[in-house]
Amino acid sequence: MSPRTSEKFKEIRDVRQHQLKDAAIELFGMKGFAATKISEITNKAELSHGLFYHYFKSKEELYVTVLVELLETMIEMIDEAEEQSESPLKQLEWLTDVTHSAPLRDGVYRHILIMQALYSDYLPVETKENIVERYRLMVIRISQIIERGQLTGDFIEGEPEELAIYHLSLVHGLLLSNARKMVPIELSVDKVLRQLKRHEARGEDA
Amino acid sequence: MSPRTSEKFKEIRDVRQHQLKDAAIELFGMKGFAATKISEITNKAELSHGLFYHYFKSKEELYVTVLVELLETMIEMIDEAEEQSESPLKQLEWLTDVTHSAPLRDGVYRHILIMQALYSDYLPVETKENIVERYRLMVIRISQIIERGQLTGDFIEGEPEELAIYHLSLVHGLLLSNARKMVPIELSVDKVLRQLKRHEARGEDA
DNA sequence: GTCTATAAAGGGATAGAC
DNA sequence: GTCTATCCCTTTATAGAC
Repeated sequence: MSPRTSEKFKEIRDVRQHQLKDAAIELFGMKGFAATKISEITNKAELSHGLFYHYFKSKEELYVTVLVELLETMIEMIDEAEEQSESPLKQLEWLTDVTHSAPLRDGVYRHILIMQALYSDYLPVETKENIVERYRLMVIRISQIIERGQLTGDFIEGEPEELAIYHLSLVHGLLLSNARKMVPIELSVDKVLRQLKRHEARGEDA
Repeated sequence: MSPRTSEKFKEIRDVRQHQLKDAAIELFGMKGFAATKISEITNKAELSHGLFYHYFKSKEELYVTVLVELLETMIEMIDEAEEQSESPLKQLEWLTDVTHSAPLRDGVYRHILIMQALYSDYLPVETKENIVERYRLMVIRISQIIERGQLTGDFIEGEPEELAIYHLSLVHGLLLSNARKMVPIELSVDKVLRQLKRHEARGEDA
């Protein structure tokens, strides 16, 4: 087969894999790993049930693939945040904003998925380790931003890693609340950072 | 059968139901509804697979039962919080504290379970409505505490219901982080309330 | 690469004995 | 009330034709 054809094949494979992964993110995020059926994934991705197994060895393989990629993306976003500005405060603002808005369509599910994977335990220990490892890295990276922000006087005092946990917890918690819009509220970067920002003088509220 | 015997029977039923519900809270909370097998529940509760169906019509019935009871308990805790003190700040402090510590053993799973139920969608709409309804009540009750706390000057300004969401989001997010102790931190009521409390003068931090 | 049909497995739910 | 054995449906995964 000519290089041209094999290239074409590869392209098709990539597209199909993408369709499946996108469908999976939303479904896994919405219903969890166990409750999501292969047929639902292939329906959403608009291909046949059988074809699934030409692209992934099993449901679990797809799950892990998606998960690892998501975590990688999130860490890349931290890199990007740090390129946006010199100010740690601005960096965290950018990151918080992008977390809530940029992943427009199924962005929320990305985070839910990661949280699910972190606190549930249906996956093999080594896989779990892998995920936790990457999540830890994320926490550390954010705590480093906070630490620098403390030096500039933008953020309150306290153990940076602990503050990072509080920050991430709030962000994730809000994403969950909003995901199911049982109590829909307008997310605000300023309000999310309320617990982190140092409060100078007064009259800044309202 | 004598009243004495029927009473004894009822007692056994109650004990069994309790065993099953306790086991279910932990397992559902840990793995989710779909991933939890009846056999796992009965194993943990130390009775046979078949006996399960003498106590609950189905897995879903157990799930809903547990969920509704948990939400009821949480609302009762708010009642209790309001009896503890006249001060809204003290009330919320008490509630936050009890949320993290009182439900000692599997307390964490109670909250995770509720969150799962809220944002996932494997249960019938009417059941879901029921759950959401009760959760909304919780949010309202907390926002009322916050509203009163604004009048006393303990809490910052802002839409009370929105502040309640931020508060609950943080609490839930922290519970999740801690549940899997990937990044174990010491939860602190003061730090949780940092985003809500009005900051008088300065020098209070550190 | 893609599909339909089918096999294989897993787990919820029931039957019936004790 | 409790257990073991079994049914049966759902869903994962494979086979084989196009």
